[in-house]
Amino acid sequence: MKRRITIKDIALKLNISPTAVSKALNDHSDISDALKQRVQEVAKEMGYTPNVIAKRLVTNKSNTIGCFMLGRHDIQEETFGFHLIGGVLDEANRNEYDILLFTTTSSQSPRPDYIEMCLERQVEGAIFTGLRLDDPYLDKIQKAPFPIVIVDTEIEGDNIYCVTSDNYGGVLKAMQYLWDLGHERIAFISGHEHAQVSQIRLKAYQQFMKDKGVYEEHLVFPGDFTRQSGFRAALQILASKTDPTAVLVASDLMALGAIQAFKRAGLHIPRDISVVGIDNILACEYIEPPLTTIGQNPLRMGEAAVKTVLGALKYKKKQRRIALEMDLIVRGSCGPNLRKLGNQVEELQ
Amino acid sequence: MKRRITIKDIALKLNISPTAVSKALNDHSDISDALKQRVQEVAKEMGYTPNVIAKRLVTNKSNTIGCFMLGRHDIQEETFGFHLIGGVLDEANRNEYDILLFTTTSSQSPRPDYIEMCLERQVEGAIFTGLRLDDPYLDKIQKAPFPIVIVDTEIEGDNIYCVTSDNYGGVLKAMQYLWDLGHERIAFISGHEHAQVSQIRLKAYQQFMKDKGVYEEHLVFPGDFTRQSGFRAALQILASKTDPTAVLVASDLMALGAIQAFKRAGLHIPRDISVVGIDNILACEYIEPPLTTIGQNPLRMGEAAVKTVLGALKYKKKQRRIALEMDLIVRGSCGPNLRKLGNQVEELQ
DNA sequence: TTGAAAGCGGTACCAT
DNA sequence: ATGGTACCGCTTTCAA
Repeated sequence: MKRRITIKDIALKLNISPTAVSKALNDHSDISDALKQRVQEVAKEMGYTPNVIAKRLVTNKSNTIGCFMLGRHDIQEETFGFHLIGGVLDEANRNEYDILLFTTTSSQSPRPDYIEMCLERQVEGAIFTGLRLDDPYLDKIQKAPFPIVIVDTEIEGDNIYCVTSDNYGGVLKAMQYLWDLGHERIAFISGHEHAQVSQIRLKAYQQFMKDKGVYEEHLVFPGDFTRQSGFRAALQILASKTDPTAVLVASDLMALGAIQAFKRAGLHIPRDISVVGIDNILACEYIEPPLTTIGQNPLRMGEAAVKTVLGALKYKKKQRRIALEMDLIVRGSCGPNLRKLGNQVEELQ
Repeated sequence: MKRRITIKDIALKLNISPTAVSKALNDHSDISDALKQRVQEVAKEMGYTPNVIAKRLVTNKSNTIGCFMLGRHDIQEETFGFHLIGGVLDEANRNEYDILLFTTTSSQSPRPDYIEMCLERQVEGAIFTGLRLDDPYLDKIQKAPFPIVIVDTEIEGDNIYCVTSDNYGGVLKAMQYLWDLGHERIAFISGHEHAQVSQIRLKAYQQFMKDKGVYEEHLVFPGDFTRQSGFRAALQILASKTDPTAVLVASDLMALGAIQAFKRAGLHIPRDISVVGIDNILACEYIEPPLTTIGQNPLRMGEAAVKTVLGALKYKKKQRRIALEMDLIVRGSCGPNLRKLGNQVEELQ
């Protein structure tokens, strides 16, 4: 077992002080170029590797961002939780920051205290995805002494920032699209109430329907973001006598489940019912018919999250909220409201 | 800006030594229960949080595993790269290990030296996914002074381990399945040559075909794991006069592209051609027809990777290779070889 | 059972 | 331009 080479070893070999070595290695201005050269050479020669742990201790700077993926893995993975991490990594590594990644497994008990974990590791900032409004540590997060970006959730707090998509605007786009296709009885399958985006998406839907004067409370059906819940909600729609001509579903995964249910019931999409989802996951392109959806850009959200943390750290910037635009991605799951067209034809006759 | 509470602050308040506090906090046997109690109380009272960086420096143990996701994000994300990370996180966090996650962005230059990064951060072990056989740091990885698990790639090295799926066996299962359906002219769309799994899958295919005495070199078509390459390969199959009745595709993503191409050419699946993929990604269930595939279990692979690292660390265990079984997941993309059936009917008449 | 002192591998301040 | 020294927060002998 051979010991690691340290700055001292180099100093000894060159008969200079560790201080000089440190400065030379860090390219300080008060060291002669000649010495810098020699130090760098010898360092390479001896196979020196800096010990960032020691550096972090003395400089009191960890260069690390903690990243927490909360909630069910299967949903995160199948939607965009992990794409977001990709963006986080890119942006962090570009800025020479390390990403310490955590999840909460249900098997862990007691539930780990996120903030405590961050504090212990001296992380400079943190990013949360999948945070629920009923999380037991919510208040502790709000009071954290370092900047925290929460994806898709906006809460109060001096160091709290939010990176999200413009869900309200996105839903409005989709609703307008359906409306222009002649749909008026539009149902909504919502996500679980503990996610803030659920509330925002629902609100946007409701506002649109009310503005058009066609809102009916029982056109809203509950889901929880799982595929199964989408399936069940579709069944409920069929069982109810609400008879919508279109459905806006609060996530693609649920929309996938809903489409399955509709098909199994013998409905044709989009002839009998139009469906639009939210997220733009890969499977959208492959289901039959391809799913029209309101697309998010998880990669850019991840980058924005890191930028926000670093911005707060460096410039004390205080843009509390970044909402990325959502694009309506039109595929094959929506069609004109045939019933209405039928009526119009009748009226004409 | 208030300073962090340290062990010294607690010691001062209680009029005892920092040593005693440290021992009390770490539940050493040579401290009285009474003192332990008081220390813990005061620590909580003062809002003390241990500094793991300091601890790591002095104990010379980082409790950290480095995890590298190499290669193109879009492929990793859409297949199972990130599901694997889920397993890694679960198992690592369960064992109180931190996961430091890295990717290689093409925008980074010079290309970061993985091993160097690990050494600097004192990681105890590392896990690689998406490593290519032509990676410039391959030899450096092989000589690393800490245990490294490479997913899906087996290379030489004292500290090198491999966690993978039994690709050979999996491909054989699928081939036998196709064979039993009466297929003899089975084409193969391969992944790029720089991935070891590509070679293994191809070899299994070739072996099976040779054993049956029906191997033909031009039934193998090149791909690179992207959807587009699957699309192109399918086009090549159609353009060639090889006229296979079934295709085994080296990844679901490519299979998705191939199916698109076949459909666009007017072929019906599985009537005109049977298709089977590898991976079992979500989209398999939604494409029409649902894709029969050889399923991997990325979550368990991730867990196995961490277990292997920890095993090597703790017990000097030396199981160099773990290959998880692959299951054939039968869906709707394969059918009997109708041409052969046709011939048999003719023969009977 | 408790504590003093040394030191992990660096950096920073202040002399020289 | 270079170096001595203290110290970051904690653990670990070893002595009391």
